Amino acid sequence: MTSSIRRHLLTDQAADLLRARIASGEWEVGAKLPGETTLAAELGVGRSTVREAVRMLAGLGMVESRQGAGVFLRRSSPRQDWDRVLRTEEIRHVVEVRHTVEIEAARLAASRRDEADVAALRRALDARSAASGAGAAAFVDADIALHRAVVVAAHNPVLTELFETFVPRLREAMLDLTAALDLSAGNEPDADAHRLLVEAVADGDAEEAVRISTAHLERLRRP
Amino acid sequence: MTSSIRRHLLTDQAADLLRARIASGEWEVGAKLPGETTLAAELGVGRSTVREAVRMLAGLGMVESRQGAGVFLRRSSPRQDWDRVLRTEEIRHVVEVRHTVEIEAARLAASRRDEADVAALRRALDARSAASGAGAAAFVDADIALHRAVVVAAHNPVLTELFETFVPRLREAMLDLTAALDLSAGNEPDADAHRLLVEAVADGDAEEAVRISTAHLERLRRP
DNA sequence: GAAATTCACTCATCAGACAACCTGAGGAGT
DNA sequence: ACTCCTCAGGTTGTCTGATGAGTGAATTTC
Repeated sequence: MTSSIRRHLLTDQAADLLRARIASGEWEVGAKLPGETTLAAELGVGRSTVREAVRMLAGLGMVESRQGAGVFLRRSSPRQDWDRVLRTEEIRHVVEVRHTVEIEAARLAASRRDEADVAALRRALDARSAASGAGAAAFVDADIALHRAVVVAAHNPVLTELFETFVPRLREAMLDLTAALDLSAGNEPDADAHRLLVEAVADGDAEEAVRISTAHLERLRRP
Repeated sequence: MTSSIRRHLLTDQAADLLRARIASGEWEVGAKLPGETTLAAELGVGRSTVREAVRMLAGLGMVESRQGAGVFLRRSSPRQDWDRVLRTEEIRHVVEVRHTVEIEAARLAASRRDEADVAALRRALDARSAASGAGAAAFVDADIALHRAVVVAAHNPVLTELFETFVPRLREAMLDLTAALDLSAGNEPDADAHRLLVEAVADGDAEEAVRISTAHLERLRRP
């Protein structure tokens, strides 16, 4: 049995070959790649195959084709696929970075939150309490919603986007955890950390918000 | 001159249309999309156009086509394009998140660094000093290299990847800054913060590393 | 010298044909 | 009753040739 998966789709092979040649530095960033017909001849495939390979690289953000002018190199490495990174790396590393984000989010939220943020936080907190015992998935989603509210209150779109990137992988991991430990039904340790955090943010007490977040993180890190 | 970008490439239009239909929830994740010929008829374009549109979505990680079986939905939203996010959002938000990452990196580095990390840190520190006055680009690169060494010493691949994602955008911003303020030639404020940070990490003093990083950040934030 | 034009090159799109492949249904053999 | 085989229909993969349309530079024209 071949240890490698079926890998004889011409389009994929052509795309891989192009990626390799790009990675080797054959063309400068911004330079024009050979024309479709030339590439087709070089790679020994049809024009449409080359076109589809180019479209794949375009989807990866590596090249850009301009009608009448040619295909141009935009980046010599594919755009980072965070979904893949977050799914490949160990979950503890993901959780570590997540907490990094949330601690700073708590600090910023405490100094920037407005009335709407505070209202949203209180609502999310109540929803989280209500979801206790309503099933693992519901509880996890409510927990994530609360943490999202904190991040949103930090009023930094990049931070928000970063948090959202992490959510899918975190959700999976948390579901595994709650399934294994039965954390959902109120027997959660460190139960009022969340209420304290919300109050610290509402009071604008950045130091306290950071302190609570850090403590909560430490407790989760060493179970 | 058209103020709006060129938007009449059929392939792009087809891809946008498919994205819209996917976003609308017309198909479940994992479901099979209509066949290429069907889609071509529905969209009023040729089959090759549909194929290239599908290839673009495949590059975005949204669909996957299997020969003989069909095209299947993998994700209903495109994979996050951080390059675009970092280039679109305000630079102060990017810098804020960068510091978030680096403060935590300093903390982790102080408790996890090994001899190789410390050696690399000292080397990067010396290189940064040497690059002072060797041109803005050289200095900025040396500065980034030092900060990268700190992040690497944290021994968290996700954190490292995150830092690398931010580097290109940060480099541009820093080049603009040094060009405007002439920070390169030794007249940098807060000159030995970096040396102190390296020593704190080498000593394993996490508190001090965080303190120095935070102070450094505050000074940069309010120029 | 500057503006308009021409022209070669390139990508964009289509239609048609055939190959490779997957899936499910139904038949052959046990 | 069960397994295995075969086959047919549908689907994607690939190639080819033709035509449309945009770009950019050389060329012509004024």
